[in-house]
Amino acid sequence: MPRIGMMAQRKDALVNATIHEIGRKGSLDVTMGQIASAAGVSSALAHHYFGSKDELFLAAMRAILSEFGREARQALGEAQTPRARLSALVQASFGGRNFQPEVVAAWLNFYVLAQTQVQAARLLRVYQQRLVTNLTHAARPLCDDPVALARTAAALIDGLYIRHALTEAGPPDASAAIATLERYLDLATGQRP
Amino acid sequence: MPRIGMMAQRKDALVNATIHEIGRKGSLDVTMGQIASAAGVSSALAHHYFGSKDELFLAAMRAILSEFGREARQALGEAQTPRARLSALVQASFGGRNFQPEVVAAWLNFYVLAQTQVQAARLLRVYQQRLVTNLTHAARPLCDDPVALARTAAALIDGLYIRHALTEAGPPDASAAIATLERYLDLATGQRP
DNA sequence: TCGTTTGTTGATTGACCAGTCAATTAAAAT
DNA sequence: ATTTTAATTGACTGGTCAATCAACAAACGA
Repeated sequence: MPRIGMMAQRKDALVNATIHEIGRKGSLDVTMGQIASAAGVSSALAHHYFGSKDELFLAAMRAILSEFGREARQALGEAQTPRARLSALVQASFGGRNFQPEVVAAWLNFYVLAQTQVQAARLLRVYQQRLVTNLTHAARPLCDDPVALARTAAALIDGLYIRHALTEAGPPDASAAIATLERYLDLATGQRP
Repeated sequence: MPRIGMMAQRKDALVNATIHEIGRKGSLDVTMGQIASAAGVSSALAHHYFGSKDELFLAAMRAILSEFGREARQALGEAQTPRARLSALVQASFGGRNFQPEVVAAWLNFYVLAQTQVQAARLLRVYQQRLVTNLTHAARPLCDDPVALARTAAALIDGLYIRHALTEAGPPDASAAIATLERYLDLATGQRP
């Protein structure tokens, strides 16, 4: 049933299936067949559209990263004060789709992928740099070493992610993670003496 | 040339080779053959002594964890004040063999392994729990919410590990990570107002 | 109407790998 | 001296999987 314009939605379905399957299995050891099945197509089609497994993984990473970027940009836009901008970045990190168990698990695996795949490493570095830059910017009026604050907060976010991926409690308890971050931010900006 | 008492040193060599190879490749996708070669034996021998690849991986995890435990215990023993005990735990986390690139990379991969292997997950949870408990204990006289401090510090340690595994700079720059942790601990214990 | 493009798959290939087994060596025990 | 036991491996097996290919189906354009 070849209607034209399938490409876009097939690619989309495959990318989503990739994230879903990696997250579900908790490992990069998912076959093209599994992913393709989850997307409702044959493995041959996945190869047809993406060329290779690596390309598909990269596409999935880009999807997550741009999703995060979108949410971050939106949250930043709504924030009025510097402190609110910090909170917005925290909210974006732990809010929405980003903190769903599957996505967190996939995320962790992409960190691993970045150790082998040069392109994955590059993608991840761009994301990290952008997050630190955003945090630094927001923190500049609030403390005397905004870069240190930004780096610490970024590491804290990653650490909470990784810990969340392990203790696979059903409900994605974002509020605890957010509270931890906010507590640190208050401390570092000298809010609560 | 079968001399007796080979088992212990073969097992040791295989466990070390496992950490080394996983760290070098940055992935759990290492074959028994590669590991065995690195240890100077045949893959059949690795199976003979460990039974399966999973068992070998678990043994490698246990090796890293007990190494960390040993260093932590030693550092704690030398510390006199509560604040020094916190620093000792930080030192143990980023000092010695624990922060060598290969070990960090292997560590990250064990986090991934824990998503599939129940036993690996259990091991990791024990380590995490023990770290948090130690940190909480040390922090109890220093602040009013020692558990929150401990959890935050633990997450921060993990986050710095993961970030270190990515930006694969040759020299293992532990000092920066330690400085970040110490800065947070000073803040959280109300040292520098 | 008929070629062309786009979408789609089943079958196949080629490589790789965990785990098994039978066989070999030599030390230790009797 | 001979039996037992530990150490060790090469060769093999069964299975898995990424990637390819040839073929088919339906829409579109001429």
